[in-house]
Amino acid sequence: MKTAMCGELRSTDIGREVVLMGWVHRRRTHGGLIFVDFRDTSGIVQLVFNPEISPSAHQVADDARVEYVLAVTGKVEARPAGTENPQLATGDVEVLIEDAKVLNTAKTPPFYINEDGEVDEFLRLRYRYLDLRRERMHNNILLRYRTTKALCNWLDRQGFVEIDTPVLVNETPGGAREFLVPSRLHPGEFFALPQSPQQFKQLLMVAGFERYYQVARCFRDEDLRADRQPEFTQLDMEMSFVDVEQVLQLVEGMLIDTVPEVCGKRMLTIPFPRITFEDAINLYGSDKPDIRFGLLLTDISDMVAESKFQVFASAISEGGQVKGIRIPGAASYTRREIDELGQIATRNGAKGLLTMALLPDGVKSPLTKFMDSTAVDAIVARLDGKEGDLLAFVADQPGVVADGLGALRLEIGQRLGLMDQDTLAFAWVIDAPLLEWNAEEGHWQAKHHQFTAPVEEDIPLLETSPGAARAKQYDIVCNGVELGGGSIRIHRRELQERVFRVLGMSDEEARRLFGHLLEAFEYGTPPHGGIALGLDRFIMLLAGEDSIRSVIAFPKTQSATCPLTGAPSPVGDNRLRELHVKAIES
RNA sequence: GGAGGCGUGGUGUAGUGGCCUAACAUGCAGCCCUGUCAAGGCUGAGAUCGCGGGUUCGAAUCCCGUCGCUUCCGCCA
Repeated sequence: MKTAMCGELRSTDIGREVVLMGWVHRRRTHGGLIFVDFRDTSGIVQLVFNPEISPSAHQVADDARVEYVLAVTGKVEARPAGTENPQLATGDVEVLIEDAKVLNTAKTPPFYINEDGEVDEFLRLRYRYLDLRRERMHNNILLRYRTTKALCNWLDRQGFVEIDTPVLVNETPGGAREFLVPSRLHPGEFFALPQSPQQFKQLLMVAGFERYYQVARCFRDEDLRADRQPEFTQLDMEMSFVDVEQVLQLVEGMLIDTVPEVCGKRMLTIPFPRITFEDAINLYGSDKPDIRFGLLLTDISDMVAESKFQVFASAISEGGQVKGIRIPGAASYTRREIDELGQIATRNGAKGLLTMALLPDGVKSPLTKFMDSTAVDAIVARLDGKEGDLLAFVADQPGVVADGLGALRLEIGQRLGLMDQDTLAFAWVIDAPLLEWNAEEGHWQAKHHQFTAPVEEDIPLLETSPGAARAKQYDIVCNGVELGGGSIRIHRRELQERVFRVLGMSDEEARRLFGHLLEAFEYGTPPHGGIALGLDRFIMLLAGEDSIRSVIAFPKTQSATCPLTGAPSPVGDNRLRELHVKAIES
């Protein structure tokens, strides 16, 4: 029987006779003495095989190779003075082996398990069970467990109850494409996998549970990104008898209490700053601002509206704006480097990037031909430009300016090393509009989702000026990542029906799709609201990773496949017939 | 749907028209080695350069196509 964990042995264990079971992490032979770094899920300890102590155990160690599984018996001893290894948690001790047995041999792994180097991601996923043995991945998965558990414990202490909701649900229009599951018992009918447990958690509030949470698996059949997988995990929460303020306070308290419990990163600002949606777009060019650094976007529209520089003047006369950003130390950039910056702006929609280089002998810019030096100096002053800086401007419609300069700002932050990996910059983004105009389909659509309550005084705007109505909605962002979002929900049938109508939904359609919810609202539904946190993204930030794949045990590739199991795969005609489904060529 | 990056011994990289009979590190195999910890020393094996076509006297290198991984745009209430 295994009597100790490798990574937990300390000098207080000296003298103990232990049985260890684990993997050969590394092996160093000295002809006589053999050292083995021995690993289990807890960590690594050094084993010493001395042929004078046990020739048979020494023989086992001599034959063993990396990743062999061994069972060893030996005595924990202090390392001889001067041979301690401070890089190892167990570095003060070693285990002198008296008996050893091979539990299993191992082929040479396809990549290093005892090193942290880059390996082709396909290969890692093909052999994910080996990838997960590697220290970094192993620790990420353990961190994920500890974090999830800490969050659940915290919620439990606050009176939250975890309740499962179904995975086979009804199709919900609006929002992400859903995975469909054919029904054998109902020919031609399909279940959908949930994008989120939204309706069920509201129904749990109707059911009177008051404080619900769930570690909920969610599914979206959309294209993948570094922070988007087709199946992902949300920490989903909902509360009755709350308004915006209580939800923010509670979630903020949960994060402030939990982060120090599971990782050593510091939180930049406590309490978390609250940024209006409008300010986020105006100042950061993003609805998920990275507030670890400044370099805010600065509006100069008023200074150039009358200028002879047509690009600026006409952008403004067409209802647009001109904004700039300061790039410290970039005045000396080469033409090519400046072009690179321009490409970042154009890739995100801008038509171009106009620059002003603040050189020792003056301002170098195409703009100087169109504006006198007083006007130019005023612009430099507004952007707080200093000698050596490069100022970059985009002129266009507000959304385009925000996207272009927002992307540029992140690139600059990256290049200048302003994104401190050890800082978590949480912030709330509040007061987002309830609705946005869908130009393609010609109707208003919910910016968050159709169950979000409008701010009370804006309710009259629903019919008169829908775009101006603000939502009781909030997003939490961290280091430029959208961590989660939620809202106070509509809990009265009349208001919900009004919102459906503004969204262009007929009463019949609303009843067909959401009749059960509307009906539920008639049976004493309490005011309620909640939030869903992207657990994968949260743990990614805690772990300092830049992809959620690094904190998911078995993720999909970017083309949504699993190289380990081969999923997805074609199924036989018999199976399809049983499900009343026919595959068609596309 | 679109744009970019990558694909060379097991792994990570170098090589970008002839100097390549493909280099380096590491891993692997064998031998030596009793205090190492990315141990060290010596010897050796290991790659038709993702795949298919083309250009060329000659292609890892250029062109076209294709597959895979990845980043981003669209998409993701």
